[in-house]
Formats: sequence, C-alpha cells, structure tokens
Amino acid sequence: MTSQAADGPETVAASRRSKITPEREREFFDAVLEQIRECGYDSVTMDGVAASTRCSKSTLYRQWKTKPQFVAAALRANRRVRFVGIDTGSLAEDLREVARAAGDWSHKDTKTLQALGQAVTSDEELAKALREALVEPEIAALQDILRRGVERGEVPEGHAALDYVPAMMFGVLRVRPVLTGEYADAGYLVRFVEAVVLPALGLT
Amino acid sequence: MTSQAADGPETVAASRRSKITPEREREFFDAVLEQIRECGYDSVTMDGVAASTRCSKSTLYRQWKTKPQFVAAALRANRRVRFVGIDTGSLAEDLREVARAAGDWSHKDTKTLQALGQAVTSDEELAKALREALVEPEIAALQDILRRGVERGEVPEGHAALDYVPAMMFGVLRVRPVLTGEYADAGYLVRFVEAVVLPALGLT
DNA sequence: CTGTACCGGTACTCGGCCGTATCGGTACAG
DNA sequence: CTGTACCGATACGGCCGAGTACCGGTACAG
Repeated sequence: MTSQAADGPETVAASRRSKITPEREREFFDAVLEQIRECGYDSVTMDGVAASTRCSKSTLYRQWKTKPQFVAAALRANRRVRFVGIDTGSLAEDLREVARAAGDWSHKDTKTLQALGQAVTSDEELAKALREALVEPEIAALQDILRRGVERGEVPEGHAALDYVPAMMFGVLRVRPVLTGEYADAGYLVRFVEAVVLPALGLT
Repeated sequence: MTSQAADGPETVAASRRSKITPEREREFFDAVLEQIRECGYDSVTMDGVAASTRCSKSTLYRQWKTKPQFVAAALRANRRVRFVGIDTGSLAEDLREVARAAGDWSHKDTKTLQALGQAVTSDEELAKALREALVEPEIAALQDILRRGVERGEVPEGHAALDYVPAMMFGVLRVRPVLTGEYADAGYLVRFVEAVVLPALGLT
C-alpha cells in the first residue's frame, strides 16, 4: 500500500461504463454554452457542437435525448455557488466585494441569461435549470449577506430598501449592455453600490 | 394652392401607389409585435403574420424585403415618446409618476425587449430600430426629468446617484420577471422609487 | 366599358436543423 | 487472439420556414 498507490497522470478508468470521461463531458457543456452566448439558443445546432468538439452527433444523442435536455444538463453542470466566502464582517464591504466579484463573470452570465431568456418560454425543464443555475444561487447568496448585516444591527430589520437590493444589483447588471452597449465591470458596479445601494440602506 | 387642399375625411389616395392604408399597415405591425412578444422572434413566421391579419405573404414581401426589415419597420412605427407631459414641478413626484406610467406598459415593452434581445445580435438594422424605439426615448425622457430637478436645485448637480437612475429604473423593470416570474406593476415600482431612488438622491 | 395594377391565395424551391440509422474503427475483457 | 461495446463519421428522413412565382379577382382611371 506504499508503492502501489499510483496516483500518477494515468488515472485508472476501468469502472466507467461510458467512455465519455467527465472532462470530455465538460468540454461538451462548455462548447454548447459558449456557442449559446455567442449566437443564441436557436442558432446553436447539435451539428455545430459536435463539430467544434470533434465528436459525433450520435455521441451527443446517446447521452442526452434532445437539444433542450442537453442544454439543461450543461446548465446544471455549470451551477456553482456564487459570492462564496464573502463575509468581511461589514455589510458595506460585503456589498462592494459582491460588486467586484460580479464584475468578473457578469459578461458570461448576462449573455447566457439574455440568450436563453427566450428559449425558456417553450421548455419548462430548461427554464428550471436556468433559474437554478444562474438566478437562485446568486439571489440566495446576496440575501445571506443582507441577513448577516441585519443580524449585526447594521441595518434595521424590515428596512424598506432591503427587499430591492437583489433586483437592483441584477437589474443594473443585466440592463447595462442594453443601455450603453458595454457590460458592467467591477468599477461600475462598485460605484453603483457606493452611490445608490449604501445610501438607500442608510449606510451613508 | 388655396382651395385645392382637400383635407376631408376621404383623403385623396390618388397619389398612393400601394393600396395598403396606414391603418392596415398598423394592423400588420401590431400583429407581428404581438406574436413576437408571445412566442419570440424566431418562432414568428411571415406565414403566421399573414394568416392572423388575413393578408397574403406576397403582400408583406411586396412592402418589405425581408423578415428583419419588416420587424424593424414595425418597431419604428411603434416608436413614440414615453413619459410625455410628466412635469409636476417636483422631482420626487415626477419619479413616482414615471413609476406609475411605466407600470402600465412595462409588460409589453419588457416582453418585446426580451424577445428581440437575442435577434438583434445578428441584424444591425433591427438592433438600431429596437434601441430607437424602446430604449433611447425612455432614457432621454427620464434624463430630462432629472435635469429639471437639478435645475430647480432639488438635487446638487453632479450627484453621484444621478447617473444610475435610468439603469436602476429599467434594470428593476426588466429583471423582475426573471427573479419572481411576475412583471413589475405600478405599485412595486412606486415603492421602489420611495425606498431606493429618492433616498439615494438625498430626497429623504 | 376597358385596361392596369395591386391584392389575396396557393404552390413551389431552397436550405437548414432535429433526430435516427448504419457502418467501420478501436479499445478493452477474457 | 477473439468478441463486445462504444466512439466517430456519414447519410438519410422528415419537417419547417424564408422568399419566389403565378393566377384569378377587383377596384379605380380614362
């Protein structure tokens, strides 16, 4: 048990039924999401994804029955907790940190939401996957941050502006490209927090 | 040049080449925009529009060369000034009035933006028409209202929150359906103005 | 009354994409 | 070495929508 524990580069994959490794699956998911951000849901074709990943359309259809199910699976695999570890002990600083973090990946998520916002009206599973991947985790994390601020007494419980903070943040994030053509970066969002969110919460 | 200007009810149509009256044209535009809001840009077909207006596809293609040009024409015809006549003399009341007005037609415009937000990436003319019809007039009207408030001295010129008011308002408007599934109504928007916008502007 | 020009309807071509079927290659089991 | 099962490639069927062509009806001009 000392010399035979070979955790080298060639990991043993003998137990897998499908020959698609998780890494390979990840390539499929990344490719389809990237193409969706690029051209929109309707313009993305299974042929295109297969070609760009140098796999066969058969391979995709062996794993996922339809295109929306494939995209939904990609969204679920992409789901992860946002704003994780943001807990500075100060609500104002937490919100600035959220703004900085959001500025980093806002391009991708905003594009994805924009591109899929239309498709979800015709596929409930896709809509659920989209909400669970890109909406609910972020809202929940933001509300956790606000809740901790209230518990520390920085903002009075039931403050009128509390309910609107998530909508404000994500609203500004999503609508910026429509208004100016540019995506919201960290600097813009931090200034927004300072100029609007903090004053509205009474944090000067 | 004095008596021959016949502006009676039966307007002389001798000079019109097409037999499509402006009212009829309006029916086409209303139909296509309604179907776009309903099913999305890609799902709308020229056959569908022709059928729902009981005209022929040939008639549509005689007037407009392609589908995106047809939709762009519909958007341009739908362009009108928003928030017109809102000038109560008080910035706070003006903003509440904007919120009330926006609550009325926000459903339609939000749906239109959502449905076309994807299509505009592949057609520049469509993108321009969309901006000029649904974005720029509203932003300009809102900025006029803010400017008048500044000129009256209600808000100091260069106040940090001023730049973010349009993005906030339209952001909340557009993002509400994504977060909760409901469209923002007048009550929600007025409460948002009171809880966030006015405090951020220092209007208590 | 006659001609013209547009409208509505329909049939058609063309291209694209979803999803399926088939076939050769190949990695691994025994 | 042989069999099995999956992968990649390709071809195919079916469907649908953009845009075109044609044809009969009809309103209006002269």
